[in-house]
Parts: sequence; C-alpha cells; structure tokens
Amino acid sequence: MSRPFYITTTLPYVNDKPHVGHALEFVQADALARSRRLRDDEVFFNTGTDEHGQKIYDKAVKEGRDVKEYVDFYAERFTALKEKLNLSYDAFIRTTDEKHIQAAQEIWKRCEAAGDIYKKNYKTKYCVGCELEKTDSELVEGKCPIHLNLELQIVDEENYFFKLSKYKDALLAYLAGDVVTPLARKNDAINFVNGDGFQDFSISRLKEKMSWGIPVPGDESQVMYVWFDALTNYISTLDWPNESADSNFTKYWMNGETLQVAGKDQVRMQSIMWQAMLLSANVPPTQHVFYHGFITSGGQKMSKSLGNVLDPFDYAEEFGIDAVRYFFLRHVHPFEDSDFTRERFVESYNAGLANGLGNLASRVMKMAEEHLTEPVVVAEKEDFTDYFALLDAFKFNEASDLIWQKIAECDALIQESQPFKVVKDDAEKGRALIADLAVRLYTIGRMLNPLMPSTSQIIKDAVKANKKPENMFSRREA
RNA sequence: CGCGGGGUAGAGCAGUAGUAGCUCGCCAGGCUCAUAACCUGGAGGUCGCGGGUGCGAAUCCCGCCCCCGCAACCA
Repeated sequence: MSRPFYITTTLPYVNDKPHVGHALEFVQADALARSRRLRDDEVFFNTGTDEHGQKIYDKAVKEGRDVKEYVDFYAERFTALKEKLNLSYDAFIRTTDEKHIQAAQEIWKRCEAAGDIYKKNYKTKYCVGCELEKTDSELVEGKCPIHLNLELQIVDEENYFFKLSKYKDALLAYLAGDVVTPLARKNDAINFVNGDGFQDFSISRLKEKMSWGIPVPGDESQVMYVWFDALTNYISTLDWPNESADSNFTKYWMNGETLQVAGKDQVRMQSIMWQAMLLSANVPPTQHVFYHGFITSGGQKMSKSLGNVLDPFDYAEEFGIDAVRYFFLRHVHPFEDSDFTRERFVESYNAGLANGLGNLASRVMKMAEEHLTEPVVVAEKEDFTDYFALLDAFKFNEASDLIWQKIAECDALIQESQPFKVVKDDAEKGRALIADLAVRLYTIGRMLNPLMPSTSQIIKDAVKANKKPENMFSRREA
C-alpha cells in the first residue's frame, strides 16, 4: 500500500534568524512526514529558504553586505534546524538555486503562453513590509494597517501582470473541494476571491530599481516579483519542469498526494495566487493546504519591546529537542493561536514527560530487567488507525492524547495487578504481567515515532535490550 | 458598524448536539516497581448574558456585554 506523499512547509524569508513560528511549522510538518513513513508511504518532505525581494535587498544594503553573502548567512541558520529540531526533510530548496531559477522562468513562460501575462503601465501603492500591493480600501489613514510605520511606496512603472481575475471561477471550484484545513481558512480564501482585493497583480519590477530577483524571460529590464518566484519552489524542488515518467515531479506531484503546511496568514498566497499560477501553467493544484495558528507569549504576540520573545532553540538546549516537539505538538492547538510561556512549558514537561512517559518507562523496564530472562517479543506492525486518522487531520494534540491515555492505563494497570508483588509469590504469573507491560511500552514507543523520534527509539531499544534506560526526562523546577 | 481571536472548576486549557473533561493546585486514602514518581476517591463549574431552534445546546441561529491582538520581526 505504499504511495507517494509530498509535503512542504512554506519557505521562510531569510531576513532574520529562525524563530518560534518557523520551529512550530517545521515540527508539525516533520511529524506528518514521519507518520507517513511509519506507514511505509514514500515521502518527499520539502523545505528551504525564500531569498529574493526588495526587503532582503534593502536590508543587505543597509548592513553593507553583499546580498548573496547575506542570504547565504541566513540560509545556514535555517539548514541548521535539521539537527536542532531533528527534522527529516528530504530536500532544502533555496530560491537562489540554479534549478529553482530555471523553474521560475519556465512557469513564467507557461503562464505567458497561456495568455495570462500582460504588460501594463500602472501606478499603485506598495507595502514593502508585506511585499504586496495595497488597494485604497485596504489602507488605514493612507498606510498599510499591518505596517503603520512604513511609508507606502508609490510604484509608477510599466510592469508585467498576471491575470488572476481570469481564474475566479476555477479557484472557487477548487476551493469548494476538500483543499483547505481548517474551515475558517477556507472561508477566508473564498471571501478573498469574492472580494474587491481579487484583482490581477503585478509580477515584475524594473530591474534598475530592484535588481535582486530572477530575470524575466525575454525582458532583461525586469525581474520577477518575489512571490511569483518563491511559490514555484514547491515544484522546482521536484526538478520541475522535468516531467519525464521517472521524475520526482511525476511521481510526487502528478501521481502522489500533495500537502502544504503554512501559517494562517498565508491563505492569499498559498491557496489563491499559487493555485492560480498552477492552473495557468496547466499543472494540477495542491491537493491540500493546512494552515496552523500562531504562538503567543503571555497572551500577547511576541515582541522584542515587551521582552516576551521565547527562543525555542534555548528550550531545546535546556530540555531536549523532544521536549520542545512534545510541547508544540501536544500543547499547541493546531489551528488556533496558543500561548507559550516557561510556566506552561515546565508544567507540561513535568506532567507529561517526567511523571508520565519517563517514569513509566523506568518502572516498567526496572521490573523487566530484574525479572525477565530475555527481551519480550515485539511486533512492528500494529493497528494505529485512530491515531493516524487524527494525525492526518492535523490534530496533533488529540493524537498525542491517545498515547498519554495508554501511559495512564499502564500506570493504573501496575497499581491494580501489582506485578512487583506477584512476581515474589508466583514468578511465572508475575513475569507474564511484566512482559505484557513491556509490550505495551514498546507500542507506546512506536506510536511516539512521528512526534518524538529520539525518545521513541530510546524506548524501543530499551525494550528490545530488556534494559532500564537512563532517566529520559528529569523533573524540573519552574 | 474596521479585521481577527477569545470568554468552560482557584489558575492554565481541551471539548462544534446526546450523562461537563485534562493539567497544575487543594483535601483524604492507598501503593512502594518507578524520576518525592504512581493509583483511588473528594471538594470546586448558572460552560459571559438574554432569547430562539431541537427530544436534547458549551456545541446551531439572533441580539447584547466584556477581554485581547492588529509598530518592527513575522509562521
């Protein structure tokens, strides 16, 4: 039943170091990828970095750095996450990669061939903060409501446009399907398509004003708009436009299941612009996009001035990678904003990991090590239907709860059947009870694989070796 | 009429129609294999307010009240 499964995060824009939001998205995507591999699906897990655009160009210039050197510097901060978060991605695409540049130019040509790109002299207001055009109806007191401190740029030049308006009906038909989770985001998308903001958009800039972009095919005076370029990464990473039968593109995008993971502010780009580009280029749209919520701190958006910015990598350092993954997956709501504070983190760490999982592993394996003469026989194949169904629905929290229910069951079972006592009077019966617990622990270990891969391995190894593991999660004070 | 999120036990949260749940804290008991961990029981909730639909509503509909976010970074 092996089937190809493609999953991708959005590409972080490399104008700063990775933060908690990136960490959340990567960990969620990683859990999904691992859960598919656990089912023997063939997985292609993509991530990477978005490296073009005016904002990056401006910042590099401002810091007096060569732009390429600047993006290299930040791209490295993101590739380092593979180790820091124990990610299992298969590809890391950079939009400055040669194969990506060629793919971006190719999709441009396809859209152009479809008659969807035209040149227009236009004048508009542009927010560099969003890297988006703004219509007057979107403005508050003449400024972008999201970036009130930035003056809008007045763009007055001849640019290329993409005929988004042509795809109104096609997009509505697409959005009517099961293509967006959660429902609130699907409604956002439909409302946008039906609203005033749904208009053709500029997809190029005059090179003389903004040189840091991919050249427009056939017009050396223009470079591509950053979004038009960046979105193409989802297929350039699959070596598109190589559409041969044995290409990754054919295997995963044409014949596989495709899934994008994105933040809840990405609806307009991922489910509208990008899908319209694909329709224009005659490439199938993404089958599903999952939009996660944001992480707040102390009930407020993290901000440097409030001093409530939490660095997940500090926590990974202090508590271990799996503790951070545990928090993100079990105690962060998949769709809504969630609060992340040290108090909450330590509380859930102590309750779920030290007292719960870690303690159970210790008590079971201590008995097993002492009383079993050899490791229990364990199976690699079990029925995790409910568990996988929850993961497939992006309900990482509820999926986790299933595992912790099993942990609680084991604790209660030990209390009731008292194998530590029984084994003294009736060795055979006691050993049977202990063996059963070891098997249960192994199952818990297997289920943990997508969420906490290292911990999963430690538990499985301990059961197989019939040896009590070192304390995995020691209690912490707040 | 800005946009969005939210109001469920002392605190923090889950729960989109069918006997109100989780974590922490508190009280009482138990166990001793284990990381002062674990188990059982208990106290504690008009699920913001008022209407409506339903056999049945925290959950759906209408109205109202209150709280939070909407420089920069940005998922």
